Amino acid sequence: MTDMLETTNTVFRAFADESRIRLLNLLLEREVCVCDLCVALDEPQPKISRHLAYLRKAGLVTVRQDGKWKHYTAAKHPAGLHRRLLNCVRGCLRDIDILQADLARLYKTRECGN
Amino acid sequence: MTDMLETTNTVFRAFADESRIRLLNLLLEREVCVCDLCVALDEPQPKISRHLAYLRKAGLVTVRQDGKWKHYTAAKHPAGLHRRLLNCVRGCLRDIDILQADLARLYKTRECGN
DNA sequence: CCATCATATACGCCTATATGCATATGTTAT
DNA sequence: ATAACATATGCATATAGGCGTATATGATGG
Repeated sequence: MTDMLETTNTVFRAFADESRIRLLNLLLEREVCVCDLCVALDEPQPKISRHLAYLRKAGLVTVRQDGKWKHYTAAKHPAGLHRRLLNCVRGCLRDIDILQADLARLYKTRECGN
Repeated sequence: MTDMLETTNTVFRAFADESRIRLLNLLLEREVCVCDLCVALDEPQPKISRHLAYLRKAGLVTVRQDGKWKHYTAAKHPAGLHRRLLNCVRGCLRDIDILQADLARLYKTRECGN
C-alpha cells in the first residue's frame, strides 16, 4: 500500500502533542470517562474532547457510551505500527513526572459513578 | 526531569513528517551525504537540508564533515525513547513501498566520491 | 583572490494545529 | 416538556510547520 506512509504519519502526529501523550498514558492503564480525564489532567473539557477526537480518528482509542458518559480506552488490537508505538509509550514514558502525577490524580478521582 | 515530556514531544514531532521518515529510513541503513539524499528522495536540496536540521536538533542524526560534503547518519547511541522509536521505524516501516524504493535509489547512486 | 561546488539559511506564503469561549448535541431525571 | 448534566463542535485567533525561491556560508581548486 502506498498510503501506508500517510497512515504512519497520522499516527506519529497523534503522538506529537503533550496533552495527547498524557491522555494515552492514562488510557493505556484503563478505561476512563471524559470528566475524569479533565480532572486528572486539570484541563478544560473542550480541550480534552478535541484531543480525544483526534486520537479516535487516528484509531488509537475507542469509545464506549454509558448513559450520558463516554468511556475512552486505548484501542485493543491496533495494527502493527499502532501497537508498537503504544508499547513504546507504555515502556518509555512511565518514569516521566507529569505522567506519574496524572496517574496518581486519576486514581484519586471518581467523578462519575463507573 | 520535568522537561522530559517536552523532549518526548520533540522526538515524536520529528517523526511526524513523511520526508523525515524517508530520511531516517535511509540514515538507519548507512551514512549518506546530503547530495545523495536529494537524489534518493528526488527532492530539492533546501528541503532536504531543512529536514536534516530538524532531525539534528531533535538529536536523531549526527553529521560528519568531509571536505565540502557533510555525511549524515542516525545517532549511534540515542537515549531510551530515541532508540526505541528508531527501532520502530527500522522494524515496522521496512515494507512500505516508498521506503523500499528510496533504498533502491540510494544504492544505485554514488554522486559524491565517498 | 576568484570561481565553483556542497550545504545551510532567510523570506514570504500557505496550511495545519492548538486553544479559549460560546454553544450545540445528546442523555437522564423530574 | 423541561431542566440538568456530559460531551462535542463552531468560531476566532495565535502559532508552528512545510515549501519554493533566492541567497548566504563554507570549503576546494585554479
